[in-house]
Amino acid sequence: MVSLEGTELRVAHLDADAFYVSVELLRHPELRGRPVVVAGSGPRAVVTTASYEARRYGVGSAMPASRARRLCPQAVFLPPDFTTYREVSRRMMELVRGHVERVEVVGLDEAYLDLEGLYSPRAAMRRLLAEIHKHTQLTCSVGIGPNKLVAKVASDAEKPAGFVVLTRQEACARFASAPPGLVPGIGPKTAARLAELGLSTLAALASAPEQLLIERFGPNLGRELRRRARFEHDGEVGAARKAVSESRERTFDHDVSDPAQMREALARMAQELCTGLAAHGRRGRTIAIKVRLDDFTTVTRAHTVSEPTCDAKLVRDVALRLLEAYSPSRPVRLLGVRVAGLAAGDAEGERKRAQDGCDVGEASSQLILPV
DNA sequence: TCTGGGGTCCTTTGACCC
DNA sequence: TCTGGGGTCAAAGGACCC
Repeated sequence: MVSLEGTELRVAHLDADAFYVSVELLRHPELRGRPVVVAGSGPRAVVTTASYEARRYGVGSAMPASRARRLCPQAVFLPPDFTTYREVSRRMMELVRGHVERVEVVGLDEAYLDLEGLYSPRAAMRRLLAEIHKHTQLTCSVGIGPNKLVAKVASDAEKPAGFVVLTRQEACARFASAPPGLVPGIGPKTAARLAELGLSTLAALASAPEQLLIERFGPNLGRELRRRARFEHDGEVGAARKAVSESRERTFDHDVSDPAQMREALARMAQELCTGLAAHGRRGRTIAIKVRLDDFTTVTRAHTVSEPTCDAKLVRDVALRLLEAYSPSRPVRLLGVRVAGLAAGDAEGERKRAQDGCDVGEASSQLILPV
């Protein structure tokens, strides 16, 4: 008889509950129990995180802050403070690494943990949660399963403070009637296309003819969608990977039509971006701009130079030339600049990255799909 | 209701070369 | 000389995630 724990409980997904709000509550304990929303302050700000009290009023992430105020006028609105969130996150991940050797950090508030070799994964995770709470007062939700996909969906299933352990078969059964968008990698667009095929549950997607999916989504995505619906996934908990691009972008409070104002904003962002790149010893060859018009259409223009660079003057000049060549025909709501194709293997950059621990988490699977 | 910022990766298209 | 296939690279757009 094969041990169930050995074969089925290989991965945990740990997810801090309402992370940014929870960090704010550490500083503002008097706000506990009240609706709290972390959001920017401009007219076009969106909600970063809402406390569970605020969510009862319909406030949610990525919602315009103006709408959140209408839905819940009594909520306390706080500006985001990423410096502090990063610090708390770092402490939390340190505790995690004290319990589990292989940890794949994804963003500030979540991580995949490789449970292989742990004597009792459930008990180990309970201990970890207790320790995180003791040292940071944060609560987390945990999902445990045979792969990252099951673990991720399980951790989402009973938030906050959830603790859900599922085999792959149990996950299929439990979420059979859930919409396909429940699994990561299936967003609103793909869900809508699936609905057009009459596939509006995970069970339906899991048993859909592969040929139908391939015809509609192509061979890669078509097969992958069906595998996801079956909670099949072989991505390893894993190896950190190098960032391949870095960017700065800004949405204007009001749409801009004045070319001089656009040039000034772009030049400032190019300078900022290059200061950051230089500080970490990173350079890239492809310089790109992003322009979002007032009707929300988004255009990118890119130019690749012969040598990797983080030279502010060069990046600025290329960005300005790209903007001039495109010459937006409508008012502009967002401008951005990006340096991509960041050189891998330049020794100085590697050293600094290692010191800073600033590698991004591994995205792990093929396609766009996370997990 | 009116949609942030910072990322990753896939697909398609076209240019270029052999 | 013309044509086509196939590979590679760059650009652009788009979907998705935290």
